[in-house]
Amino acid sequence: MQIIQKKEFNELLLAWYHREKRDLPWRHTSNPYYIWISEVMLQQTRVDTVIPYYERFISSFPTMECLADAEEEHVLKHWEGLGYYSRVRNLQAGVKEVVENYGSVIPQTRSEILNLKGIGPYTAGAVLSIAYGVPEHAVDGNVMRVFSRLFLIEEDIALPKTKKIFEQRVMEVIDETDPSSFNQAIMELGATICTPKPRCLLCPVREFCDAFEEGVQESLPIKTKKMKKKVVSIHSFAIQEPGGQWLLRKRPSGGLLGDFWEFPQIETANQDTIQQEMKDNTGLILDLNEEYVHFKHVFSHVTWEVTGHFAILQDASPLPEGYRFFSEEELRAIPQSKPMSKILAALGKYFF
DNA sequence: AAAACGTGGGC
DNA sequence: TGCCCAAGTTT
Repeated sequence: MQIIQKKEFNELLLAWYHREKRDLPWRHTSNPYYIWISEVMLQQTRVDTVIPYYERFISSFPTMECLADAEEEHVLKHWEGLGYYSRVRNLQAGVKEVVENYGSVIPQTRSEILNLKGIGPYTAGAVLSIAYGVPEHAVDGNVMRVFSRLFLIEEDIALPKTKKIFEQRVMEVIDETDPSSFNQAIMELGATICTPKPRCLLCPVREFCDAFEEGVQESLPIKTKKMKKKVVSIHSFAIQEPGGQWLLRKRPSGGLLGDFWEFPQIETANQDTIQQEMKDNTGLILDLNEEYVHFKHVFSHVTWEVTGHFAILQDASPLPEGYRFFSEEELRAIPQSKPMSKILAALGKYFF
């Protein structure tokens, strides 16, 4: 597409967008805080998945002050099952910054908003354009797919430096009169028409598409680097006190499922030494009973093969740091990762 | 620059 | 089933 055709392109694109756009909850608000929440939830996450979380979240935390003042565990409970939990911790931290340092008004320049926790180049542009009408690029996976085809860009979109090419191109084409609709329209096009398997016959801007003209739309964008994920064996132990309480431990901060509570577990390849390893690592001496569950859980970069054992705690010595007993009621009240909820579901057949 | 970071849906 | 993908950010 030639830059000279920008006006015609935007007329067709925006007319299509206003005609065909999906009716989504965050398109009914102009509250920048709500736009921010929706953008964070939508990071690497499908629209259909996000909708119920979004509704519940803004209902429970209707203002930035509400979110800033909330207990982190309460906030996490609203994110339970959505994944990438650092997103919501960063969101709350960012909101606290805005409440404390900006008088509860989200800053309206790229350099300022980029300093907020959890706001990167994409979310900065999305909030600025959608909430404030600022003509800023918001380049996500959709935009790179759509633009790689429109302009026949064959750079590898897996490389970080490639994004600059797209950001620059967006700034050349963006509609200055309605940057919000422009950015959303490109993403909407990528989500519904210019999909990995494109439906070009439905595309409102097909006539501007260099890849369509060349017949190479199916092979764009170019994306390399797909790494095989590690598989690790996890042995998890369901340990119940005579009083009925369950022993859990808090996962280390910062890493996978950081700070989430889980049943005590070890990562090992060796079935025969798990008791010894538990003793070496935690000091807990266990008698193992039957295995009550087996499942595989696939994360983004690692796969857990989980075996759940019933176990008895032999030693009455003090619990290690980060370990404590939970009643069934307390168990339900804390945020649960997916692997945790799978284990609980299996235990439920015996106990709950 | 590359790896870590969750989960669910589609083919 | 297994791999790719989905409105990315942080380290």
